[in-house]
Amino acid sequence: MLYLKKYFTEGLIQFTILLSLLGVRVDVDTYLSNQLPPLREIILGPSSAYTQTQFHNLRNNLDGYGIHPKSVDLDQFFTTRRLLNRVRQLDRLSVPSTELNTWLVHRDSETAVSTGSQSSGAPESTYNLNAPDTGPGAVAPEGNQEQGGRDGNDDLTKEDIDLIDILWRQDIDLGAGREVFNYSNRQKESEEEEKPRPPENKDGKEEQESWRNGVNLQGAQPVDGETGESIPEQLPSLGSQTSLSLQECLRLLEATFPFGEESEFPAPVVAPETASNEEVPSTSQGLALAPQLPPEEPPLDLEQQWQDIMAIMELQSNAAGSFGRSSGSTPVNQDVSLHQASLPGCSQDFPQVFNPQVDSTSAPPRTTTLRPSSGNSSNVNATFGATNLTGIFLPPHVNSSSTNVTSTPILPDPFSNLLEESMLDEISLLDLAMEEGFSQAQASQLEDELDSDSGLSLDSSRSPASPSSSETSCSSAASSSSTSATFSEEGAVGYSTDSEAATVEAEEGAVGGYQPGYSKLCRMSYQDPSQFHGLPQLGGVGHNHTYNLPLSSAFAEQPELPVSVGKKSVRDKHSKLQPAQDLLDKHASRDERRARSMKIPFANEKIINLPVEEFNELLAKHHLSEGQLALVRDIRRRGKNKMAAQNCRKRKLDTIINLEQGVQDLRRDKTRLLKEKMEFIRSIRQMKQKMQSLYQEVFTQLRDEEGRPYPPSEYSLQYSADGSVLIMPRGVTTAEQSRKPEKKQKDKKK
DNA sequence: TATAGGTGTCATGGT
DNA sequence: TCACCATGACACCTA
Repeated sequence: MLYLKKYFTEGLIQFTILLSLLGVRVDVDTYLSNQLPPLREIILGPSSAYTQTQFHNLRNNLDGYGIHPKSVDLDQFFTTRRLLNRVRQLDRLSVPSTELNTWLVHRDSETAVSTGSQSSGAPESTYNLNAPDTGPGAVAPEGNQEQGGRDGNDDLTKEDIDLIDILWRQDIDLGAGREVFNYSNRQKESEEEEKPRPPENKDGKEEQESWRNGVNLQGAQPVDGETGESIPEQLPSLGSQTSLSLQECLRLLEATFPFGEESEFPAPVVAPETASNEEVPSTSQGLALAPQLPPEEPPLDLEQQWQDIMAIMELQSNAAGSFGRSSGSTPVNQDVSLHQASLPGCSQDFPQVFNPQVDSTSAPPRTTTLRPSSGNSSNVNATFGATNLTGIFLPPHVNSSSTNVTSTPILPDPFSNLLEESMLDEISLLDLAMEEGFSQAQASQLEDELDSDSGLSLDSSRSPASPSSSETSCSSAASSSSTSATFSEEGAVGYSTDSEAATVEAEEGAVGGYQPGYSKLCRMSYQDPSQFHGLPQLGGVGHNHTYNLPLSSAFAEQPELPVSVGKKSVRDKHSKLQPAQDLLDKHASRDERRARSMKIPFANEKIINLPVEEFNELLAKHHLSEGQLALVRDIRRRGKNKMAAQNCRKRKLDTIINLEQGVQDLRRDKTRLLKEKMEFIRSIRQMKQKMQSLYQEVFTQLRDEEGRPYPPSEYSLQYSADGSVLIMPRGVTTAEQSRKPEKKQKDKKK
């Protein structure tokens, strides 16, 4: 299991490196924000939906060997090989390229161990974990580092440095400090290494010593070579970066809106249960009394958190274009997202933003009279088309002072309705969490609540990229040694009644040494071990991912076996080649074994992949028995169907991924639209404030014929259809406004 | 031991 | 009619 784990880890590292080279950006934010596209691309991305297969195909297709001509990976092969070569050329190691990868992994783990347990003091032992892999001629990690560093100094281009930086980020993601692979550190070390190296006999010890010193240096002096910052502070550098972003957000926010105005803004986004449980004041009232909000300190902290969120929203709105004309989906500010996630108790205290204390300060005591009525989704046109201005423009104390229920309407406040909609119907905390940044756990929790009914949530932890099952499929199949077993014991029987079955049994008996217990289809691991010398850490892993790969490429290299080979010679050869044959048997597919048992004189790859005409010619060229012909046709049928099934499953996954992407996009659009809605509400509120002040100003200047001011409790201004403003007694406003608006008309100008 | 995911295979239908 | 492909369903294996 240790080996398997090791291989798995290395495989993941290499896979991540390859992904980064393929252009899939690996970002800490995306790790933390599981819903964002980069991570999904890493895990299930379009180019890596079958990352497991892709990864192993990389190994199997290093030389372009074995790629099925119809494989969907064929177009990626050249790119993959080129990129892989770039990885190899990065440090221009004399060791095989994958040695570099192994080194990276071991450096990573060792550094983690060394830095994590400085006092334990067993660096040699931990370091020597790598020794068996290096081999006698291999360069020690420091040597690798030396070469990498030196070459990095001399030949690395900016592009290469960027690639290295990507690798660093991934290492950081994997838990290793960036300083482990710090370029400047490597430069320093390479400079040190450029000094004459000690003799070889001391080399190992000195290397270990210097290596240990290097590690200890990093541990004892947690200071980054570039910035001088302590390393533990550097690791969460993203946080500092996002903190800066937040400050910028706040600065922008303060420049955009007055502080007091923002403090009242949370109301629209209150959670439904909060809205229902607490006395959420009418927005109009809250607006009217917003400047009266006492600067109490505890609410300000909470408000500050809210303002942080709002600042982010503002920033995003600004980034997406000015209000009202944002197009497309608003890009996600991932930096802010991460930082917001680090806000202490932000989301937990979220409801407290709207706690009664704040509400009581911002809401007038007569909140009940103007509580938004439900169910009426008035629009903006209705708002400004209202002829009765009192419900909109009269200050609350004026409105509420009237005892006339008919003329002093407890009209449904359209703004309040809008806000109520924002509060109650569509606003999703998850959306805000995903885009505005709550903690990952909180976001996940919220997401689970929403995903529970979506049915589209993918468990990415069980992504196809997981090679776990494959790595053991071979090794776990090495126990059975029964020689009398038939194919029916090998799992899926399939065409166990096919013509070849009985023959195969006999043939297997003739061949001898066949171990049907080794039925796991691990053929890919032993196609050509020489291909894997450059990937030592992969060569020993028995993977069984044969998507888009020929079934019997292992035997494609075999010369077409002469039909005339006698059983005796076969036995002789087999007795001599027993270990190799066992390996082949062990990792050959059933059809391959059947074909060999039945002396099929050509490879299964040909059988499966040849065009039908050539296939028929092949059959005609070789005079096969009926059993052989049936077997060949079955092999062809099964092989094609197998590839078809693989493609089908891949398409299924791609479809699911695309659907998930669509859901993500829709969620983002939804969040963007909600933001726009809130912006509209904000704008309307501002206009409402202005109109309110204008109303008061006009009303206080009104005088009757005797020069007395109109009592606001008895009169109100009415807005007629022709644009004129009327002053009407409150008792008749409602009854009169619709039929005789010109009555008692007194045109007033502002 | 139960379970979920991966994989191969078969059956069936469409092209 | 044949070859090929796509896909649902099933069985098996493994973690």
